[in-house]
Amino acid sequence: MRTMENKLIEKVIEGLTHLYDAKVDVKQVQIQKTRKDFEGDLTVVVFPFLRASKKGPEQTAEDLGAYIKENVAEVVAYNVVKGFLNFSISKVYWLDVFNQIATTENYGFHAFSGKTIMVEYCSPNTNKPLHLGHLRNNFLGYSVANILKANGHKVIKTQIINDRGIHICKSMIAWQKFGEGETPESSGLKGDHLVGKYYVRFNKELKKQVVELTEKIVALKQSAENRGVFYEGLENLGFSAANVKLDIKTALDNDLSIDAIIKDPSITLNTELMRNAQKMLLDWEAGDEGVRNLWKKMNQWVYDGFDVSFKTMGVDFDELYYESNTYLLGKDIVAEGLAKKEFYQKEDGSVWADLSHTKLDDKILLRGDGTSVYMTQDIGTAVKRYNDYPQLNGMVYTVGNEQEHHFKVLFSILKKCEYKFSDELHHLSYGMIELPDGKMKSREGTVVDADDLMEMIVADAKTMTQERGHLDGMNEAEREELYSLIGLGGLKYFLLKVDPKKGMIFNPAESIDLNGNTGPFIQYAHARIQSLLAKAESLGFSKQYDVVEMNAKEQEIIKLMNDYPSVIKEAGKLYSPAIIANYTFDLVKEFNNFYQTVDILREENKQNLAFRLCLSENVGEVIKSAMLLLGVNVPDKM
RNA sequence: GGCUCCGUAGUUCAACUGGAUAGAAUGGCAGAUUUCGGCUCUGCUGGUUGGGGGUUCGAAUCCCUCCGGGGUCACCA
Repeated sequence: MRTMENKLIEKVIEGLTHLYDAKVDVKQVQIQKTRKDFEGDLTVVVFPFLRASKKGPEQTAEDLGAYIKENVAEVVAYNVVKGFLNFSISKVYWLDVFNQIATTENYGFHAFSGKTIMVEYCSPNTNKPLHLGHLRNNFLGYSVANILKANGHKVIKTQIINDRGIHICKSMIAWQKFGEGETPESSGLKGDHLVGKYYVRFNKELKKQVVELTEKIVALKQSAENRGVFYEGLENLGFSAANVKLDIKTALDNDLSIDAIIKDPSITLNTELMRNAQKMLLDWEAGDEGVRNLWKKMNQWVYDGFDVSFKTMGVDFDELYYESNTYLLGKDIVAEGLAKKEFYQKEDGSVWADLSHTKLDDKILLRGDGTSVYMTQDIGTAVKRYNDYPQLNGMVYTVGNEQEHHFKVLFSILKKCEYKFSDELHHLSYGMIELPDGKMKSREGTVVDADDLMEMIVADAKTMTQERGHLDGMNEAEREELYSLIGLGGLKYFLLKVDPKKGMIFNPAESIDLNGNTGPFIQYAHARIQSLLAKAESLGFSKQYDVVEMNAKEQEIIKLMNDYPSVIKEAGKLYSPAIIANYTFDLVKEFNNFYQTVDILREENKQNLAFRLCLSENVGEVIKSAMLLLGVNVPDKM
């Protein structure tokens, strides 16, 4: 328990006063776990006390060690290595710690904090299916929500669904033009994949049109006798001459190659397809019934598809927010802010937030034509959430680190508007995933589809388990469930064991490998413990014990289990499932070591046998509890 | 270019936020156990923590500088 550490801190301060008549602040006293290669359980670093003791580190440690051994009953021995004072704590104490763990319900979880936190994750666009990046996002958000719950907070899981905008219009246009009425039913495609297919189609056709248009411009330039004729020709192609950017002109003057001209953004904007998409966006905003119906229909396909993916992933949400419902509120808030002079307006009518008091640049909130930008909608969403849930004490946004700047700006704007919640917002920023052979780029088609990946991993888990597993007595449905439990468990664990802040390399082959620091390795340990307990029960062994001789391996395990509550606290503080994952791996390694070297069922002393069973059972419970915090299930057999 | 994050065994990651001889996994090599489930365990191998300077009892961690790599600086989402 932490009480031992607190007790030591107290006694160190007391000892320093007693020995040297010196006052030392609590913060100066550092207690840490003794490193493996030294003798002892807890270590005090004495360097900070040298000023007070006016003696060398060894002598100071020696004085303090003697004093504490004398005054703390649980301390049975101490030793000094340089400036480090190592204490050995009595076996009785550790045994007592274990007995408390064994009798605690939900061991490791903290009492209700009185706080409610909203955790946002996933937040997809509705124009294409989820990919590997979304997997990290979903697993991370879901796990952090669990960890915050374990820290005693109430948690509301949510997402913002980006259901409107030019991206979905692109899919809609392509479907209208090329879809021939295709539906998920008619094609057998999952809805999100179907809509994604037309998004890809749009971009493919768009590229063609860009090339065609560029070629026309080049031809026009070559045939035109003078500039006036050329511009007239451009206008016939749909360009308003005034809008043709300066660089297209200079490129035309200097370099007639397609490569040079094609880069100009005005070319893309003037293709037929982009004009159609822009028009559709305006029709959508105007509430055009045909467009709205198509929009609803295709979004619904996507939602149905996402639901299947969420189910496979094992994630869920308590409350959904849709951009189409919040962006107008965002506009209202900006209008209000303008009236209150929190924002300012430029001559062209656009509205801006002045952020010069921070290091950030000013940010546009409404365009000259009054339409909103992404930021506007995010302001609306944040305010709406606090209106809907006035009891909220904080909000966590699980969003990739490429949007760090965006969230800095968002939080600054909310603070400027004096929303009191602006100080309790947290951007849970995570690094990108790269593949062993390079980056995922949607343009180069190297994006890993989430559904495909999950299916592949489960299939591999199936092969692996059929070869080596213990499947006797399981029916077909139970087996299938086990395969997905192992496959997805491995995948989740692989993505969560790395510090979220860091980028990571995802190696599909390695995530299938079931050795080492992996989910299945931990799952296996759990299954083996359950098997052991079942066998013990069938042999009629009791788990009741009274007096036991605890060995060093058992003591190490208890020390690790003792850390679980503070590990949960740390993981919550840092929003980091990785801390839970690495802790669990350490615990499993320690247990496997014990399991391999110490007899359990063959132990002759029945007291020791019972204790070892009880210890194993509780290790199993901590493993299960910790894995569930990651969203990973553990089987009783595998 | 400005701002920002990062660089640790061959590889993938740790290091209690300034503490001891920088640890695991994987790979390679050598072994154990034939059972309480071999998806196990034990050794060995492998490092100038990108380079250089500084701060102090003590630096992978903090500061400066250089090298290398992300991200971001939109009237895109």
